[in-house]
This record gives sequence, structure tokens and C-alpha cells, in this order.
Amino acid sequence: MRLPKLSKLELQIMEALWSGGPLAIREIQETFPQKGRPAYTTVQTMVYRLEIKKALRRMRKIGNAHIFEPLISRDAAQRRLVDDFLGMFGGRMQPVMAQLIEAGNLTSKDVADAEKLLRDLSKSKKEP
Amino acid sequence: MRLPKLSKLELQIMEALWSGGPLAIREIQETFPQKGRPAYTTVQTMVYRLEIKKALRRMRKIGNAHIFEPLISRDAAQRRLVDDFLGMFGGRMQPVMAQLIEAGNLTSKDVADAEKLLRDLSKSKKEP
DNA sequence: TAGCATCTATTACAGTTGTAGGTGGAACGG
DNA sequence: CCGTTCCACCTACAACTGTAATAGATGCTA
Repeated sequence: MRLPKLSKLELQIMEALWSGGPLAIREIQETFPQKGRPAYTTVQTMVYRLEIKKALRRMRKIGNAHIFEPLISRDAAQRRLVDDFLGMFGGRMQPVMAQLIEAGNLTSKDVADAEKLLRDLSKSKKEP
Repeated sequence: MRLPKLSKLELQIMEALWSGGPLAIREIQETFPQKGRPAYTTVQTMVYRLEIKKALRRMRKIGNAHIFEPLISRDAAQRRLVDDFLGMFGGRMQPVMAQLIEAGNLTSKDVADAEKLLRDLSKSKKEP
């Protein structure tokens, strides 16, 4: 898999690495809120699985602890996530947007930002 | 579970019921494109599981075949889907929108529709 | 250097999802 | 009535996900 599918927990672990630089397992674990924080070995298992999926790798060692770094970018992972998500709606955007708005998840600012981004994109296509 | 989590295949089955009215298992199966159509018993298994999840129910019988109808609305199911999806992004809309747009999944029409919907919603809140 | 703390590595297990085979009974066509 | 077809039901199973325990290695501290 060039772009492995990541589960929610796996995503959270990757997020720690994306935003916190190379980390040891203990450090990753501690990025979770105390309340409901998974056990050290749970994080460990997930990290090992992410390693098998080639989503991250052991970068170096400090003491006897391995330090991990991401191998896939946040953007790539999120792209994959969005694609899968759209697949669930048969690729039709309309119900997705409607749902986002009705659920109150989408504010006018979000829409304005989207508009601007769209404009910028189409501009850069026309005038490269 | 008031709003059970539905997987992709389960969604597709519900979709058949939502858009095609009450159906028998064979009919549901035949809504899948020939290419890659799941086996009859595969659909059957999923339908039974959806029954357990109270997402659908046996409505009546024709011959010896059961006819199923949805118990949860498309809207409710999609809402749940969207919520879970946002959960993966930590609830932050911005990267989601950016991803949708950059992937070219979001057209200006989609954004325009979104705008209109937003306007309509805020209006109906102000003037109920 | 002895011991405690910390990691690594291995193993286990339950729930969900997708996939489907087998067995037996019901219905329909002649 | 009899065979063929279709369906219901049960069972199985592998991959993936979340959860964690256990055992053994290693390193730091007194």
C-alpha cells in the first residue's frame, strides 16, 4: 500500500509525530489527554503496526528507547481519509456539504475560506 | 445504539432501501454493479447484521422471501458518518475543507449551494 | 554492582467487517 | 407429485482495530 488506510487511533499517533517531531513511544502516549489515555503498550502496538504499514519508522535510539518519525505526510494521509469518506457517499459532494452545514460544523467563515481557496486555485490554473 | 455506526457495505445496502423502497435480499444484491457484486449470502449476512443493529427490519413476506425496510433515515445515518469523520480530524473543519477543495472534489457550485443553505438556515433561525 | 525503572518484543483476545459455504425447507413449473 | 430453484439460517474465517498483559533486556542511580 502506497497510502495505507489509517484508523482513528493510528491517525492520532501520526498526528503526534506530525506536530511534535520525532518522538518515543512514551512521548506519543503522553500527547493523549490523561482522561482516557491508552496504555503504554496499546500505543506501542499501534506504533508497531504503523511501522509495518510503512507509515513511520525508527529513526534513532536514545538510551534503549526508539525514536520514531513519520514516513507519510499529514496531507497524504488526510487525502486518503477524505477519499474514503467520499466513497461512502458514492462520491457525491452535495449530501456531504449539506450534512456538514446542517450539523452546524460549517460556519460562514469556513465557506468564505473555501471560496477564497477555490478562487486562488482556479486563478493559478489560468495564470500559471 | 440509537444511531449505529454503519460500514461502507452496510451503507450501500441501506442506500438501496432508502432509494429503492422495501426490497428483498436478492433485489438488494442486484443493485450492486455486476462487476464486483458481492455474493447473495454476503448481502444476506450484512442485512441480518443491520437487523440486529436495528437499522432495518423485516416488513412482510412475499413467497418465502422477506422484504426489508429501513428503520433509520438516510439523514441520520449520514449525520453519524460525518460526525465520525470529523472526529478523525479532531473536529477541525479547516483541514477538511482544504482537502476537499484541493482534491478537486468541491466545485464552485458546491460552495455556492453551501452558502445559500447557510443563509437559509440563519434566516430561519432569526425569523422562525 | 545491585536494584529499580523503563523499554522492547511477543502474545492474547474480543469486536467489527467482508466474504462466503453448506444444509434444509418452501415454492413454483409441469 | 416431483424435480429444480430459490431462500433462510447457521457457521466459519481472515483481516483489521483496540486493548493490554507478560516476559525479558537494558540503563540509570545509589
